[in-house]
Amino acid sequence: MQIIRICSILQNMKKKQQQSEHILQQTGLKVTTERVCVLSALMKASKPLSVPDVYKAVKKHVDQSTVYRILDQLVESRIIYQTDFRDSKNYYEFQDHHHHHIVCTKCGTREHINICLPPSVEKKLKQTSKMFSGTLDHTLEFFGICRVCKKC
Amino acid sequence: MQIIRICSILQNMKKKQQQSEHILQQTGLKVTTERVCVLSALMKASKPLSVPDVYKAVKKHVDQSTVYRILDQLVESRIIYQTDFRDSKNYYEFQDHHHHHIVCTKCGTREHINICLPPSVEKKLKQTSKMFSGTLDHTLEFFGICRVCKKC
DNA sequence: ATGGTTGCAAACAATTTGCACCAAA
DNA sequence: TTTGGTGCAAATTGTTTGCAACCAT
Repeated sequence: MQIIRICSILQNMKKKQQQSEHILQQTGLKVTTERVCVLSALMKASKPLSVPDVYKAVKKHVDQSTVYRILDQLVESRIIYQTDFRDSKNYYEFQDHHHHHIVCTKCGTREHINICLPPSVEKKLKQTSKMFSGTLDHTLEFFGICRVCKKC
Repeated sequence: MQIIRICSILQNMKKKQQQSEHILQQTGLKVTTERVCVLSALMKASKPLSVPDVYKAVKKHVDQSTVYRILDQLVESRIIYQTDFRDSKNYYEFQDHHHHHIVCTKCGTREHINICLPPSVEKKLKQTSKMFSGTLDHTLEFFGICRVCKKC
């Protein structure tokens, strides 16, 4: 059983790596080991990571400054989602399905929520804005106090 | 004419200051000159300011670390709105009317937009979330490329 | 070949912290 | 007198930059 589990983990790693390569290729970004490494790390995490988090996740095999540069590129290419949880760090997430989060303002716990803007909002935005003709993406995060902290 | 204009500016300053004091009092925060100073600055700006912005706005009469502490308190008391524009700084805004922004990812230009979530979204959030029973507030910011940058 | 990509080291900027002093209840 | 607020200075941490070497296409 143990063997089987390890195999499946290894296969999964392999898979993420191949997926990463494929995505980079599709987007027209050069497929470098560093980019694959960073993107795979985000896929594996399946939750938002800060730059220091990513740096640890790739076991420092990719330089910090390179991590910053790659994350910027991935955001610009719209491969990953960038957001902020009010703790003075930028967060990055690979999203299979577009979603947002709710964050506890006491303890920082985050929950993944499958909620998004209704299309009417973006439509209204287009009609309203003077300086913008369209929009690329958005950040939407909710803040509250989780049940655990509420008890204290 | 010039005199009249200056008078109206001074009156306005006075007014913001009184408003600030009133708000702090209502909230139960001690009314200190530093807090009034910071809150008035945000009111006058009527756009989101970063901490360095606020620090400049109060002409360094309030210490940086105090500015940080006060802004945190004002956010926690829900007097001001905290958000992020993807430039690695926190932004703070006093909002007469709740609203959000759209930001140019090239030049950073920001536009104020009178759009918000429909009530149905928060309702769905309450039904969906496991770890949270309610929500205090949210950030919602749009990103795109402004008309000027689009031409380049 | 060559233009984009990376590592390294240093610089920079934002944010946090500990402590002494001060002010209001 | 006690509690909380502020200033100061230093430390910490996140982020950016310039340049030489390197590598995918």
